[in-house]
Amino acid sequence: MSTATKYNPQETEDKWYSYWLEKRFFHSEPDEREPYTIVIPPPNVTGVLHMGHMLNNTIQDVLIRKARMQGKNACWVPGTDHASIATEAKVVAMLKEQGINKKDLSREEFLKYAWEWKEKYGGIILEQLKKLGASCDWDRTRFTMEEDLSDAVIDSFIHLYKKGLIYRGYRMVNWDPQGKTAISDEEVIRKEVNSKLYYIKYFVSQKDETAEGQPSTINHQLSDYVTIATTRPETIMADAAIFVNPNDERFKHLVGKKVLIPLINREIEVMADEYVDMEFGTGCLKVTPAHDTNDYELGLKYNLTPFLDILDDDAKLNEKAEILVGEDRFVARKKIAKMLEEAGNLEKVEDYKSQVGFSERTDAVIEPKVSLQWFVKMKEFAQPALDDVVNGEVNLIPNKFENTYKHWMENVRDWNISRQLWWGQRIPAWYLPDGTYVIAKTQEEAFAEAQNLDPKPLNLKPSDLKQDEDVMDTWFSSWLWPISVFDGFKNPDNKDFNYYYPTNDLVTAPEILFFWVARMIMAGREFTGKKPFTNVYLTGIVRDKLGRKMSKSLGNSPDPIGLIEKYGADGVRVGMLMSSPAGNDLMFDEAYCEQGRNFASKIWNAFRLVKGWEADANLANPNEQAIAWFESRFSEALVEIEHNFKQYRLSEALMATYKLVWDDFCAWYLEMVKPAYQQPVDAATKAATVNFFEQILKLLHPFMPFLTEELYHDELFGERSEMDCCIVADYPIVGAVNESLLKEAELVKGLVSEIRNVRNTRQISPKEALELSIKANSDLNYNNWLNIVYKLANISKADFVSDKVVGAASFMVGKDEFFIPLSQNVDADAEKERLTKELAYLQGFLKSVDAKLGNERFVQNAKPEIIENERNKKADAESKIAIIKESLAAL
RNA sequence: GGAAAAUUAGCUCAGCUGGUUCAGAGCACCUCGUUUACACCGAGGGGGUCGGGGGUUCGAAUCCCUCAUUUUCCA
Repeated sequence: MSTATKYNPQETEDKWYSYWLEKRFFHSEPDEREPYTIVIPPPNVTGVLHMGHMLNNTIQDVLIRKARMQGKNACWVPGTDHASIATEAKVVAMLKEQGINKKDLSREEFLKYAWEWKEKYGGIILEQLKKLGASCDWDRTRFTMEEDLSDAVIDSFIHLYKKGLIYRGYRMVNWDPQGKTAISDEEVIRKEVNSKLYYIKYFVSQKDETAEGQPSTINHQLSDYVTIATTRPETIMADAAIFVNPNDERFKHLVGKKVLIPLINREIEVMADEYVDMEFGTGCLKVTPAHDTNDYELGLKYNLTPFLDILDDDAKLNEKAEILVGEDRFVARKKIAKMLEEAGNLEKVEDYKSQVGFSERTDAVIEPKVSLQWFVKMKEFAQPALDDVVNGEVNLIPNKFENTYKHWMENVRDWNISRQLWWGQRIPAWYLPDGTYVIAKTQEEAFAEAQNLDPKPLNLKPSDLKQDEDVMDTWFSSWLWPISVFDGFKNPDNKDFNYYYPTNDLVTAPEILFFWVARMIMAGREFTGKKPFTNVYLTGIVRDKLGRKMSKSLGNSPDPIGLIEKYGADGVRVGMLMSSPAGNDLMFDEAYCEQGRNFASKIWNAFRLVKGWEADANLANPNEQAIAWFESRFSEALVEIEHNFKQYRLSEALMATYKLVWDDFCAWYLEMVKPAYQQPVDAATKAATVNFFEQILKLLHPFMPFLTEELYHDELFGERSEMDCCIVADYPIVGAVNESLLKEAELVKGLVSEIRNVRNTRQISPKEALELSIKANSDLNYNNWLNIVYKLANISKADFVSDKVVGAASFMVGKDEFFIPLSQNVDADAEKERLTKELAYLQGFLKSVDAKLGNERFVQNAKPEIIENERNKKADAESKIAIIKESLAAL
């Protein structure tokens, strides 16, 4: 082992990762042990490792490593997700660079390029995870588009269709004009944007005006035209009606009349419906059923015609618009505003903030569009998935997410699973020439299925059947992930599936609680009758230290691999976990990684100290007290750490470990037992210390796998067989905790601190030995601890006294008084001031305790142990006050 | 516009069903120190009327109401 004063991660990380792989420690096969299973949230094949992955996978690795050390059969299944939209966009972009246009390719040709791309770049992120130390069972790596998983997707589509849970229908969908596909409601991100509200006049059609007489009370101005307010003037050509509220007196006379759409002068009717908000805008609403979700509903309700879709798939106006044909919707908006103004139809334009939907994948503004798509009925799925969470079958951690989960499940809408893309599992619907369809896996099966149609199609050849061009939403494959990675569809009774499923923990981001987590629970219930996992640990979003989301455009995201190179994987893991309570966003700051690196260095140096000890078998052990104390302290800390783990408070488990190692072990224990410079240590102390160190390495391993594995193999611990590794070492178990010993030690530590404080405030060098007089008022036996006090506080001599020592520095620890004679004079005034202050505090404290005890209602209502406690506090305070008063008198 | 959660030291957060000297931790900060594992260090120290205001109670950071601010989810 190197004697460098700093731990060098580069020298150990690759070495141990390869060793673990070589010895197959990550690999799991079903056996008689209890399984502990995690399936990875499959990252996109397009992705590169970002800070969110770092956090997410660090947590999974900590959980899986700990379970492994605790004797469970730990299995962490890795894999990737084919990410239809993102991958297709990448491939299209790549082809464009090569001068190839997607439109010129056949589906098969395109898919060939896509697979090539996937083979080349799709594994990058998994390779990066290895740098972090992720102990996934790489033999089990799966991909959502590989054959078995694709079969599962197709089969489950067919299964659900047959159950009547999938249907095809015209619906308003969220159209992404850039990705040229529909996306689900959940993939639309609403943002507030500054837009404008255009007030447009629609004149009443002249023939209408003359056809009917007007009651005299009507304002003539209004009878000439109506003004509507809209943010989307470019869609007026698709208007089907104007709506007003039936209770709105201003417009009652207009209901039933016809008005003209500006510029194109098409007639539409003024109609009435309660839906219209009289307060909003002008109280008149233009209804454009093909281009607005709410308008679509109104369109259906009143069967409005014509039903004009004036936008192409890339959101340019088409010939149905009559004007501005071929213009992009945003260009058209600007142009039409001008045209309306020139035509005298534009009343005014106001600034307006509105909520606009953006595509999660392409960031394009979503265009509501009516189209024929496949949907999954969600109502039937939602109930069991809701029950699982409400009943605690599935725990959300932290449980504050239950509310939002519940709300979503109770208001769930049908899931649009059609995507107008090629990269993904193709919808197994086959269309006959007449437009009817059958659902089947292959053309042959579809043909057979078609024979059952009523009426039976005549003269149908298999080749007449055309498969749906669309693929399924990627989430329609990821919702099967915990089942399909164990081949639970193809072979539901297989050994792996029976053993590993349901899995234990899932670690993911709250953003995909509905996209993914809820749907996995639904799929689990539907296809296996079981929940897919028990605990869902929801991590926060990694933000920068200013609280901003990390994003490429801001450039505020550090490069994770760069961080690992700078601070070591262990340092970064510690840094990530340090401030990431479950569900809380984490304000990432490199300083946390620095702290992690420093911690690694501290452990490294503590190790160098112990390793340097010469053991002398002839020496007696002077450190029994210290050893007994640390043994108890270790167990006490372990109880706390286990408790934190049980509640998935990983950052607190880490902090408790950190303090145990740094404060208790390094700062106190090692200082208590370490021999004088270049002196040998007794064999018993060395053995006990080496044992403690090994326990500490095991405790640290889930957090800091590389450093601990490196040290674990040092000769200090003797010979190790090739399979004897920290990664599979037995996790420490809780031993006896001697409470009174721990309590005494705290007092002794207090005593040492006080002595150091005496030095510090008086500028006395630590090298100058001091003498100590003890006036023990408690029954603590200081004799047991004197060796430790001598050593830690540089005391040359201690004696017990029954009277106060005059002219010495003095202080109290608990009830006991201590005196340190000093060569320099004690500043009596300062001493007096200090004591007076303390006396005042104690008297105030006593007063409040007395007030409680003097209150009859307190004595009647409070629990007996609380009252007893108050009595103790009173007695304590009284005796301290007496001692201080004596001291003051003596001054 | 509707719903939920949060607000504790400069920063990031603990603080369980109200009651030990309960106001805590880590980092940051200040003073001192190159002592023989470690300056990526050691010793010591200073920081908060627990967002504001009411209320319940013998007793409130903790329970209730209200206001403010922030965040998230939904429309």
